[in-house]
Amino acid sequence: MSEKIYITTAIPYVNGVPHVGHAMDYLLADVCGRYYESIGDTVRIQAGTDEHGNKIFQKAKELGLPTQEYVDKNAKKFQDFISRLGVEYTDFVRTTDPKHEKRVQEIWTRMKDYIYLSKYEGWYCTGCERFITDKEYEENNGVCPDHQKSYEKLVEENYYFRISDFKERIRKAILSREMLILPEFREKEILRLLDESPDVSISRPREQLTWGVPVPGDDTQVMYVWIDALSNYITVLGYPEKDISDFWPACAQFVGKDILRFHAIIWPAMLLALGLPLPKTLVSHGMVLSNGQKMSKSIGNVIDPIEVLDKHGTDAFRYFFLRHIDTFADSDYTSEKFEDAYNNELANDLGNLVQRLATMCSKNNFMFDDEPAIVFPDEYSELMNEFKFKEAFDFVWTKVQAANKKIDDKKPWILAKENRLDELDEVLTELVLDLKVVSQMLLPFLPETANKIIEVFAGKIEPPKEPLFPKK
RNA sequence: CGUGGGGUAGAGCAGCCUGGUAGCUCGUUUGGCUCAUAACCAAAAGGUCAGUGGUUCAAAUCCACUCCCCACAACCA
Repeated sequence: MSEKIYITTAIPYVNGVPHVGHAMDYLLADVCGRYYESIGDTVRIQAGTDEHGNKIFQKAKELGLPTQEYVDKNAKKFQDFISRLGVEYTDFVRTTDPKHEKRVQEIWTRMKDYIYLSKYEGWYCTGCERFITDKEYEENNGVCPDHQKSYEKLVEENYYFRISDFKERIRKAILSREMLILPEFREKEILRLLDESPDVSISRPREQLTWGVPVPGDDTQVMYVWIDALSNYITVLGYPEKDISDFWPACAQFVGKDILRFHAIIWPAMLLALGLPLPKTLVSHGMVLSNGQKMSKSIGNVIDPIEVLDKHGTDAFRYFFLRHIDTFADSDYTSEKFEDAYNNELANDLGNLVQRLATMCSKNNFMFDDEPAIVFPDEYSELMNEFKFKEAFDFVWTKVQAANKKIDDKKPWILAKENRLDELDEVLTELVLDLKVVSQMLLPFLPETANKIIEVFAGKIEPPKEPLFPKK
């Protein structure tokens, strides 16, 4: 019955600091992983960092740091951030790791039948040393605003990956749900994009891109992001020298909706070229908005996740982002919503429930002779299996509220006063059992809190010395 | 005519696929309780379900058109 489960997160580009948005990938993967662990599966969760490319090279130069030193520093920041979220990963991959680089080159070689050399022609700015899009060209009337120079038509050679060879196969995999795309409504979008997807350029001349993995067998070319970054999901497992069939195909790959297309088109094409199975599920989550808008430095509405974590703690952060930020759609973050959720739901509903029930048990010397077995309600399991974490979390909360209601209905304090001890014992048994189930269901979402609750109601019951969530 | 998503009580959302008394959470008002972190429970107020037309005995739900918002359009989570 026990299965081997592999879960992946997107690897962020490390030219900046960790962002609230990055947290979504990690949290969703962590919840998923902890859930499967709780039902007895063996779980591997990958995380990592994308560290090649010009932007990083330039940023390091600006800061006067050796490039490797710069990415080392930033990779560390992301690792620290993930730990602060209470997320437990088993594998961490960095694209500048020589092992990854060597594996990527081997992957390239194995894909060779589907790679060809071709010319790219476009507008180029000699000042910026980069190609610009047609749209940009039009907006700037053909003159670079930074350098006051006219754009030039330039032709360069790139290697291309022949995606067209795999389109039909990918389409079939999507339609047959062999590779399930969640949420469902994104499927249509991807199928449409699949039709239009041209072959993808996967290398750049060395003069243009120095910080990257060299193309095997061609000193003049360096790999562009796709092959290098997307491969991380399997190089981290040891592919190609190791047999990865224990954990691959992945049970779920979590990505932001903005990069779903690459994971649903280029990535499957790569896997097919390598003769590997496709991931079972691609879960694309929405973006976190700040006061109704996309976060952006120019608007100045960027939320610093570290600040929120410092102020409210890991579980409160997890609570808000897992329950009030929709798993699939964009959702708005405001500090008022966060405070409301914290005070009303964590402190009042859950924290207070634990407190009042534990106090009653303690006063009446209630405890279980034998620890009862915990069974998850079907509804919860179904939602978790469908990656509907927010809804599963909502379901848990209905149980929290039901427990509060049950206390009010049954009025255990009256039973105690009137010395109706059998009835009291029955009510407390029921309530404590309810709460034990709640704490187990809560484990993937709020591991720290869930463990505290489990501890409170194990053996001799005493209320927690410190409130679980002190009101603020 | 780019593609996709959305417009439902003050706010945030569910319901729409599989038509049949409009539901949840927060907020507001009132009442109850006292075990508890002045927490908890209950009740009430509050909606012409963006608009127009169509199909139907019946439409938030299906169809057509219109208006408005958002995201994406080769890497800015």
